Order: sequence, then structure tokens, then C-alpha cells
Amino acid sequence: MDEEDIVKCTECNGRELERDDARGEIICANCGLVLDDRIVDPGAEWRVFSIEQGEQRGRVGAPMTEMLHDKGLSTDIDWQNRDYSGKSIGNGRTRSQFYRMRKWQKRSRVSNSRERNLSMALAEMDRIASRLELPKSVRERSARIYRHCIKDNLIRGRSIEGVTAACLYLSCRLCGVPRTLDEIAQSARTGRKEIGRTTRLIKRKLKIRADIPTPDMYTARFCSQLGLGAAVSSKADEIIALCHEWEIDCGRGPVGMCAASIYIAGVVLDNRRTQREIAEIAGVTEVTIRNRYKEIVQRLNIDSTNF
DNA sequence: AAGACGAAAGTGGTTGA
DNA sequence: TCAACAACTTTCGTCTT
Repeated sequence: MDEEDIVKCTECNGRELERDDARGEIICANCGLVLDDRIVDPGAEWRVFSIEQGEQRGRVGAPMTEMLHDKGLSTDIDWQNRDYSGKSIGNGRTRSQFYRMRKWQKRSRVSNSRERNLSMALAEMDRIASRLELPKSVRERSARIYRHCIKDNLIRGRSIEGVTAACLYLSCRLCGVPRTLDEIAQSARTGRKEIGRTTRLIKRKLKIRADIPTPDMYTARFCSQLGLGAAVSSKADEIIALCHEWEIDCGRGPVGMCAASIYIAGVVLDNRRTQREIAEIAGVTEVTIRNRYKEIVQRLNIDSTNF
């Protein structure tokens, strides 16, 4: 888990956290509680003085990933009875030895219920993320949150699907590429209600602070889904910025604000979509778009001449 | 006929006593 | 825990292009 995920010390609520790369720990500066261990040190532990030396010293395998239940680090024993050079491994005795090794390898890897739970969840997570075309960073972060859920016993009594979807929903928001609850729910195997409920629980228990998304986080995606170009998109962002300046957006849902801004931008630039079309993509009703639209036009005095 | 408009009643989540 | 509340939805009749 990143430092951004932990905002407060669970012991004393202190907000000053220190990162210790040498030990791989995150520590509360106030009371000294270790909040997270095994963080990844991004640096190398050796120094290089030339490119060739760097290449020599670099030991690079597949990257560690949160998306595999063993983080991609455990050993595989191939099913073929061949050694490293491809020669077949001979007699019956070594063969049966390999058979036993494979068996125990499998058993030790997905051994307990937690591991099984995790690998199921990660598979489900991957399925939803693929359908929503979510970037890898979002998946990694989501997997990280899920691991913490397991650690804090948040899964018991809840469905894997629900917690998985909630982790993704949260992760999207944390990564600045928010999806609406409806979008997640459409690809998940649970309802919007459960995802929302579980999300709130995770936020509370893991003390994750996720700011409410701003309207401009949706513009690019909605516009491209509507087949609108960069011109409309950036005009919509302009309107959103103005609305924020004039506090027209306070207390309003960000999706509705975005939808209305896109509608106005379309009208202004003579590249319009109907309220119906935008409402469909954004997941709000035409009425909401109309209400926002009315307020914005009124307060900003927008008409065809001044925009 | 499609799109836009707006009134009115209903819904689900948040807040504060 | 419950009621008040604001935002948003649903529904539907009317107006505009």
C-alpha cells in the first residue's frame, strides 16, 4: 500500500508518516507505530559507474505484481520431465521425486483459505477491469487494497464479488480515473447498493481518504464515447472551471455537472448531442442535465454571442 | 416526430438531534 | 434510531424546431 492510501496513524491519528526505504516500512512520526512493512524500495541497492556495469549488475526478471496472488514471485516446476538444458530427466526414481515436488509445490502455493480467496478475487478483479478497460495501475492498486481487506478481516460475511468491485471503485477514484458506481455495477456480479455500502466500509476501516471526484475527470471519457472531439472536451472543461469559480457546482453531483457542461459546450461549438444521448452515457437523467444547464446558463450569462 | 422543457411526486443517502 | 433534507430520478403533459 502506498503512503497516499494511509493518511492517519491507526494508533494516535497522527498525520505525519515517515517512509523508511532501508527497512521497507512506513512509520508514524508521532508514536512510532509501524503502519506498513514490506513497501517496495524503488532504488537499486548497488551503485554503477558506467552503462556496461549497470547492465552487468542488473538482475531483472518478471516484475513483482500485486495482481497475482503470490505476487508472481513463487517458483514454477515445469510439467515436463526435462532439465534446464532440455535434456530429459531419466530414471524412475528422479521422476517420482519430481512428481512429489510438483504436488507439494501446488499445495504450498494455494494452501489456505486466504490464498484461495485472494486468487479468486484477483481473477474476478481482472475480469471486471478488462471489461472496463481499466489501466494496470488501477488494477495493481485495487489488488493492494484487497490484500489489506483480507488482513483486516473485512471479507468474512461479505461476498468476494462485492469487496472486489468496491476495491476497484475506490482504486479508480484514488488513481484519478473515476468510474461511476453504475459503470462498475454493470460489469460486476453485484448490485450498486452493495458496492456502495462495501466501499464506505473499506474507507472507514482502512482509513482511506478518497476525495470526491471533480467533474472534469469525466469529460474526456464521456466526450470520446459520444464521438466528440478535443474542442468540445476542452470547452466543457472551461465551463466546469468557471462553474467552480462561481461556486455553481457546490453541492451538485460531479457527473451531472460534467454532462451539462458537455451539452453546453456542444451547443456553443455547434457540435451538439441531444440531452438524451449525453444522459445515457453519463448515467444521469435528462432532467438533471436540464437543471444544471439552466443554472449554469443563468449564472454565467452564456448565450451564443459571448461564448 | 424528435427534442427540449418543466411540474410534481418518489427514491436513496446523509445529517443532526 | 429517526425524521428532516437536498440531490436526483421517474413520469408525463406541453411547447419548439
